[in-house]
Amino acid sequence: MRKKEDHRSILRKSGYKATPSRLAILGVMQKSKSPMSAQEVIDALPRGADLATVYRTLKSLKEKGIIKQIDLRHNHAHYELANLAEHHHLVCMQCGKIEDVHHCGIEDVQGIVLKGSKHFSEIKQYALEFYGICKSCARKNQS
Amino acid sequence: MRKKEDHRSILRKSGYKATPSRLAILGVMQKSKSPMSAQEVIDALPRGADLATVYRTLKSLKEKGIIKQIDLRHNHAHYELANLAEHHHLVCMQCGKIEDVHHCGIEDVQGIVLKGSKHFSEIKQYALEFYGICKSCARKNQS
DNA sequence: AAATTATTTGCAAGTAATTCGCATTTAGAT
DNA sequence: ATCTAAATGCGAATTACTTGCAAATAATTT
Repeated sequence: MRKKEDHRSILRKSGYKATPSRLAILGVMQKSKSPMSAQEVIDALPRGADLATVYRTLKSLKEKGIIKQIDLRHNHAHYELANLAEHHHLVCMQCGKIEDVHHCGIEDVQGIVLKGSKHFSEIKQYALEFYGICKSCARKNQS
Repeated sequence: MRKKEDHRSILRKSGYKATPSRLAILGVMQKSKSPMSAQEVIDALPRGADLATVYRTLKSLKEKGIIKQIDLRHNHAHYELANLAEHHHLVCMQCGKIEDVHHCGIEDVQGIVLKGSKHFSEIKQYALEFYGICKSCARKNQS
């Protein structure tokens, strides 16, 4: 398993020190199947971590594009590793359930949007999330 | 000008009382050319308003789908009227400038996504925002 | 392998965004 | 005009996140 080494070199390549906290945070995010909030990251760390450290780390990782910020409309930010296959999220507006979306029929949106823009010269990221009702909640609502 | 009446009936149709605050908030949002934060709404209200009332109103309006929450990654929520022509936003990661995007080449994403989903039975909204650098910031960065 | 130094961490305190509890007011039904 | 559930205003509370600073440490230099 090369994961530890990979994370170490990802950090070093971005000019960060490969500290235990950072490696642990990346490890936890790698394992997670869905975007994590700062609190979820802490809870998932076997030996815990200081809140401030986690926030600082997430900020740094985001600045270098190692992780992406995801908006699930939960009143706090979520993050996931940036090197995952491109995908988006389906979020249940009632229970918060998340499903990954891999095929949504869009292609080169960024190119098209940039071409049509008056004031922008570069698009670095885009976010596409869907909000709806999951089947389980829909069922509950019937009764 | 039928606006006042429209807002009144929009509220009543959702089961809300058409109070002066709510009408004022809807009026202000109607005038705004970009998504507004709670604070921006207050600042735009000629006779001000209580912070809690504005937050409560925004929450209610959002629950009924009268306004949409928009994530500009500014560390607080933004909202805009839901009955605008479908569009998305281009956000400058440096200065926060916002440009509306009307044509992005996507069609029936919701349908496609829903068809491919295991756990969801309904998509109510989706958010598509682009984050990049505006020309003016790009120019500044050169010097 | 020890010394050095710029980063990073942990803690506590601070700030920003949003929510809540409750007494008072008010929109709209009767 | 009266009544009542819903809405408001106020302050306090909570949540999410940030900051300052002294102590610790990763990685470089010797």
